Amino acid sequence: MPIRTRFAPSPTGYLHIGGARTALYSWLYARHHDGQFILRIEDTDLERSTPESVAAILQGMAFLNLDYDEGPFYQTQRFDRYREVLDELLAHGHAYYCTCTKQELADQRVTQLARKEKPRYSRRCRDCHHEKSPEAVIRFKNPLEGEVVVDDAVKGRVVFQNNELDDLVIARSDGTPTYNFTVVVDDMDMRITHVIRGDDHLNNTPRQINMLRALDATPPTYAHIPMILGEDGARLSKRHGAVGVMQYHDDGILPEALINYLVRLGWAHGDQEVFSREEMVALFDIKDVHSAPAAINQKKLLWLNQHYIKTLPEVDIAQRLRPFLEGHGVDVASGPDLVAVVDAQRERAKTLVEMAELSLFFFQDHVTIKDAKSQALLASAPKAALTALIAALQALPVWDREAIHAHIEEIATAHGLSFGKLAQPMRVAVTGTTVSPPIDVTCLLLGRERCLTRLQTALAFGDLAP
RNA sequence: GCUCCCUUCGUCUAGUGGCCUAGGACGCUGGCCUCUCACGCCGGUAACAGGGGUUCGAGUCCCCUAGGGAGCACCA
Repeated sequence: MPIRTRFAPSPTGYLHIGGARTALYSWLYARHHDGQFILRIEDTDLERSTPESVAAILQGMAFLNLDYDEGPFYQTQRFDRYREVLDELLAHGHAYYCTCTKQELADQRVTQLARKEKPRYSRRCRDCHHEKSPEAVIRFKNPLEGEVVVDDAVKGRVVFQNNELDDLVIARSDGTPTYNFTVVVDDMDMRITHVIRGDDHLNNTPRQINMLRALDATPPTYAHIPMILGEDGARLSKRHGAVGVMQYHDDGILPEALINYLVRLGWAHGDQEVFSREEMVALFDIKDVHSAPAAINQKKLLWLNQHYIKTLPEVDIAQRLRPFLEGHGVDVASGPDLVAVVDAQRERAKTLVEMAELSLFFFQDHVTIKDAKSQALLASAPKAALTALIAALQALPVWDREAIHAHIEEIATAHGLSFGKLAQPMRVAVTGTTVSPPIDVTCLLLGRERCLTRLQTALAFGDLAP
């Protein structure tokens, strides 16, 4: 029997980091076993589901390159099927109509809580044989005795007593099915063999297994993975910053890095930190997933991101860098070859956003002096040496790195300066800041014209030292 | 309140009874390299939640306690 896993988000927001990891683990498990990965949109909550959210989830999956073999299936398009199964359950006495009002249920709840009991439905209508009516919901007849054993691939053996479970609503009074029921029907119909999902669903599992049994279906293997915590160890929420997958994209994070980060959050293979797609697929096993919640760590993500910035082909990075530069309104064509820029900057940028910012001066017409420190450096620049340097650079037969470097060195020495004493003011003049790739590389990429213009401008307007 | 889950350095983790005076990674930190910032390299810091058992031997098995978390909807 082929392994079939699924990712089943409800479209009530963007694809967040926790969902992304659940999707990744499901995807990996399916790929590892040469099985199928299915995408299912659980949109039965008509109030909260939106097409924008569906689009955002699809976009997030695409960004992470998590491809699915079937779907997306939409639960709202399967209402006829749910109705059919509902009727079957009703016909076999596994479900019944309940006419208790919301008020009655709420009151019950209050008294149960007051008695320090777990709030659950009293089963008052269980044996009343009510007929279908506009107010009636349908409830599943959960077994009253015995236990349900969940052999969870992550949590291990978990036992639930049936008498802890109540008769849950599987269809609302308007006839629409509820989550716990649609999941059961879909997992059954779609022949899902492994349900990998957040452990907030662990408590739903025994009821789902009971329904599956009532339908004569074999329950799948379940794997409940722990949730992801924020940096502070608290439950992940918007205030933790980038939680939406596409936000990471916007922040200049590479999908390779995010995927690698996510796979190591709750899973490990010895001491290995960096995994290619192929390695992940080959090595991943859901049974090795840690059962404790994990806190995200931005610094480590950034470290991985830089790792991939440094090791992925520079043409590839260049292509991805382009939109970030364009976002600053610069004309990329007016500057040096992007591949060369990437090559020069990849060791000093942790994100594409950072790389774009660090590289803007290559594409702008004028430099602006960024801070007081740079200002001061420029003000105290050795004027005579700079003047001599301009002349020397102007006279260079070929504009190449070695020649530029040699002249800077030669002129610095001639003026009794260390290389740095000349290079730093130069750097400020040419880039506007004290930070850039090696000065020779910076000049080379900037081009002779822009380089000389900027040096001359600095000489003319700066309050330079003699 | 009830049911269920979780607990190794700050963080992610290795560890499946002796290889653990607990390893790796990020971070932090000392140094080297150096035209700046980085990168790289070498070193340092720091943990088995607590208590009882079982065992010749426990981070590893069992129990209890504590602390976190989730679920208990005509949400998913």
